[in-house]
Amino acid sequence: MKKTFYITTPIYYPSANAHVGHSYTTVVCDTMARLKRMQGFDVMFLTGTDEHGQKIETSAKATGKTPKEYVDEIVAGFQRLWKRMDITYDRFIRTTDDYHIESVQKIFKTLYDKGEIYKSVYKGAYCKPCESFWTDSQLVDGKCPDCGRDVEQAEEEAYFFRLSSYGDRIMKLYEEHPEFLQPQARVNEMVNNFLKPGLEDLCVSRTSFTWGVPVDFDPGHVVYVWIDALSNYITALGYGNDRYNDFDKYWPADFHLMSKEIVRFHTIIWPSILMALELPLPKRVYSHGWLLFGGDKMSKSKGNVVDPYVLCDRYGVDAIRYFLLRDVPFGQDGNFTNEALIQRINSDLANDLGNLVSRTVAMVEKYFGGTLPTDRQPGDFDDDLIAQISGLYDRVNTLAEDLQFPTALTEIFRVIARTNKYIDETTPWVLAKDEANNARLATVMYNLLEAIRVLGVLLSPFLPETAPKIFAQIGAAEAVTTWESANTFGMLPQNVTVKKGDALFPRIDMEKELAELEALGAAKAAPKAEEKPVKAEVEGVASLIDIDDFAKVELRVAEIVACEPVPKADKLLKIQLDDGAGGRQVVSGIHTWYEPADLIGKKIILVANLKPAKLRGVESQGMLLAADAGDAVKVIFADLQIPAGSKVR
RNA sequence: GGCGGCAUAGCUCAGUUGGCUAGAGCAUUCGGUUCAUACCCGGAGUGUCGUUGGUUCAAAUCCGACUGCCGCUACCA
Repeated sequence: MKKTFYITTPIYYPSANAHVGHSYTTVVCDTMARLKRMQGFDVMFLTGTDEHGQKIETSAKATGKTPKEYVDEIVAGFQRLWKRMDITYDRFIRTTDDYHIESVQKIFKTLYDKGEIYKSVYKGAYCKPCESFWTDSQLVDGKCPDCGRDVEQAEEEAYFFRLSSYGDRIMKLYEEHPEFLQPQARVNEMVNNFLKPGLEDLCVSRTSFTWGVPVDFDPGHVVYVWIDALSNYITALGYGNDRYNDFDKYWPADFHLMSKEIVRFHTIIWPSILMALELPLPKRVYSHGWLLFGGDKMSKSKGNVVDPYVLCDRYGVDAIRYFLLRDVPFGQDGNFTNEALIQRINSDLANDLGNLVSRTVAMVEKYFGGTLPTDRQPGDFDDDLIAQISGLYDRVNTLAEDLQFPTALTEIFRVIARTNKYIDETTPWVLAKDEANNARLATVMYNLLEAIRVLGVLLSPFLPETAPKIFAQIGAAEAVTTWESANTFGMLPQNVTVKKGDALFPRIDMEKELAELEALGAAKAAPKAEEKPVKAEVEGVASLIDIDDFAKVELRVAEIVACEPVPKADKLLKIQLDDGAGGRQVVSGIHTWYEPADLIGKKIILVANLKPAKLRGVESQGMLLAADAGDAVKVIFADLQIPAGSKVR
């Protein structure tokens, strides 16, 4: 029986369409899955979508759709993109699938029956804005540890998972299995931020919304994200349902891959749930970095196109896959710019790899009419080339095993450069001038074709669309393109026939392309502005209100007369306002973007009838209006002519 | 604020347990070549290895302080 390999992406949250970040995670998994299949493993590659929760319920409502209709559309978009990007997932799980729901209910019940989940009623430890219950020990100075505000006396009930009893075992897991969580920096974060302070029990049900898996033995409760989403990794294999039945075959997972912000769920909560269920733990969790955009002014001014569909259409899927795998450092953040992408395509794919194939095949056709004669004559430089090619297989295997794709690709391209050099060293065009050199010339050509064959095989998981094109050009039959075949030099037939094809990766004119992208960006931005109301609705924050609702909000212009940072808080500013009615104090989380000096003397719009609240122990009597401008927050300033206290409507 | 990480050529980064004149790719520049997608090959350079003390025969590499950036966490009414 074949050895199995089970790898997963997280299940994505379809509250908005797929973007390059999703592509990155998925491409990494796909590359690993392809590699493992080539290596002879029985691979299960799972991806999917996490479709429940309040956010989606709200978004759907805003568009007048049912939550299911809403997610169906977005999920279809995800699936289209994966098809476009040659993603070879074996299974796609949706948390709204019947079998998953059934399993989640069973898991919830099992944990409840085992006493791992208990129901509790809280009187006075509920933070309404946070929609969170807190135990007495969690309260900070009697206030919500999450927001620092007063908690209410609320008679709400919820189910809790005994996460607190698993801290020691999780710690032990990290100690005994240093490979469990990578990179190492994440382990420190988990230990210092969560394990050392002590884990608290986890709220695993909600009554505040209904779009979720119902707790079947207690109407009104729905399973909150943790058990619903995380368990997808086992329900998709048939755990707790009859839809599939390969749980025993594939579990435990070999790799859970994800971006860093959800590491905690996968390395503390998930193992705890599994321990509670008495199931084996996943072997490795790997956290990759984020793809950042427009890190510097240059790239911003050139207008980056980051829509994965557009990118694939313009440059080809393999070019995008290559860039993602090559340019995002192992476990760290990577910067995405169109300039870097084009640079990478031109120098690596077009100049080095594409041109190597092109010139080699062209020479075989030109000198031998496409078919090599079988006479051979070894010469200088052959041994070194063959040695370099032969050493690659082991190195790539080793690096890829640890998901070190950028380094693996660097190694492969180093040998591509070595092969290009071999052409200069052996000067085939000189050999071709005298027929007496034919045997030598044929040998050089054969070595080149063999080098390309091995390189093509090793690149197959990374460039799935290109590798077959390479094989077609150099006349490599299927039998000599298996993964193992890359470990042997000399597998092509001696009288191999080549066939020139189109350029693998056409060179891109950087200046021209960037200009076009900018135009494209501008064209896109224009209609986007018009569509904005629609889009806001689609992203669904606001549902419609009538004028009476609006009238409930009392907005007034106020002047900022004094302002200072709140101690022990990075983002908070304490602002004294002249509101035309004796003045008041407001606390606002805008210190990241504004210094007190920027604000004093300015006039702002104040929500005057907001219930006062305490932030970091400082009283805030209202809030000032500000806009989310991308990642930044911009305060809405009012005309200085308007007297303080004027009503806004 | 707590914990952690990082600061190395114009750019992106390598630099294992401290050891010869600090490296790679890209970009720049000079030369070679012409089979090839104006490509490829070779040469050349530039760096106070964030600042500052210390340990050592010897530190980019270890320790302290400082500065800047980042992550996690808390906080953005």
